[in-house]
Amino acid sequence: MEYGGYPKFIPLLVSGALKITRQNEEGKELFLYNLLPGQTCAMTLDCCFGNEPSQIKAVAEEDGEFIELPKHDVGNWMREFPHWTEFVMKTYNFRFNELLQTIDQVAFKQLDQRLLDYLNNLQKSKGTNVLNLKHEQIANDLNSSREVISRLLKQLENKGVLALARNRITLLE
Amino acid sequence: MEYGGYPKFIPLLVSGALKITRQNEEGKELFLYNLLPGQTCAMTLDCCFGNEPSQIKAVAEEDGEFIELPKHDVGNWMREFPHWTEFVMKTYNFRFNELLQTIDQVAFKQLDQRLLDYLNNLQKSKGTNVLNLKHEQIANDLNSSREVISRLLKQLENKGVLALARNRITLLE
DNA sequence: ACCTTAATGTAACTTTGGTCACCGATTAAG
DNA sequence: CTTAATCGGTGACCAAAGTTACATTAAGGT
Repeated sequence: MEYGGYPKFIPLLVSGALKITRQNEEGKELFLYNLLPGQTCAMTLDCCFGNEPSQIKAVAEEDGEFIELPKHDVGNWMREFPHWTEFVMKTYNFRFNELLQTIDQVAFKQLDQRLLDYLNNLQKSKGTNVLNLKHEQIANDLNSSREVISRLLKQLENKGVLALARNRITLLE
Repeated sequence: MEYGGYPKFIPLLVSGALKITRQNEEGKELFLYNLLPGQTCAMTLDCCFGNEPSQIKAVAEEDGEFIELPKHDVGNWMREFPHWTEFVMKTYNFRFNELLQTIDQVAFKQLDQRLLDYLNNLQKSKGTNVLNLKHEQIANDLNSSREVISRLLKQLENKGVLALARNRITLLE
């Protein structure tokens, strides 16, 4: 699932997970957040209300299902159902804070710290210390390059923070 | 006006302008956006709905007036007045996009380009080519250092993009 | 087991931006 | 007019991260 244009509906995730990334004109990427079951995409809501295209990318990393909420109903429901309004506000609220955290990361933190935070977040959300991912993938998510990530990972391994293997990073401590 | 804790009300700006910046634990700053008359602060709304403290700073650069909207009414109004809900959504929508742009800036652009964009934005919002500001101030807003900004400004002057004077930057063409 | 390919390691070098140190120039205050 | 404070300029140096260019290694297919 990729968006570059105007979404016609609003997805409400039932199962699975969507990975939301920001993309700039030259195709560079930055990981923003994961969309989990029960959540909807603030960015898509955003597009609907503002009627603008969006430059974000949504990729399903696992199989999953979602409900298509017809775009034009969403506004009407807000008039009729306070609970729906509340849900929409909560969604905005949640993602807004997440964006602020992302800004903190890229504006104030150095890459080694961002890398660590990235891995710790994954650990938390996947619920395991063993992460199956490639350096290239991380580099993409953090808008860096593979070599740099390899370098930093190796440093972290030397410090005893994690263990490296092909396609696998194991967090220690 | 500084926030570090829990705002008790939501400000609706009548006149003047507020400068909204993000701050991290060590006191480093990053300019986010200006709040103009007729607008309200998504961040404060955010705090209210989420009931969380916020790490943003709001500074009035000129004299101005605002209306204090009692925090707990804001939720009720959404049930009663569709137009109020719409306004709140528009506010979120607008700031959400602005945050995404900020992310683009810090994540993908180099400092010289960010500096130029910063100056161009100021030019647009103030409606004049002659900007009265200090290098130190810019450095703060972009989370950089005075020397670096001076260096880049000098480069831009040599390229003929702008003219420098004490407390004044004039954008050319 | 062998070969191919994808993934990772790594050294050398460049660029960008941050820091330090100090200077000169302009402004404001006494 | 003198002095102090503020602001900006600049060179030298450093560190973080990006780039280039290969080398090495593990996994999977045949």
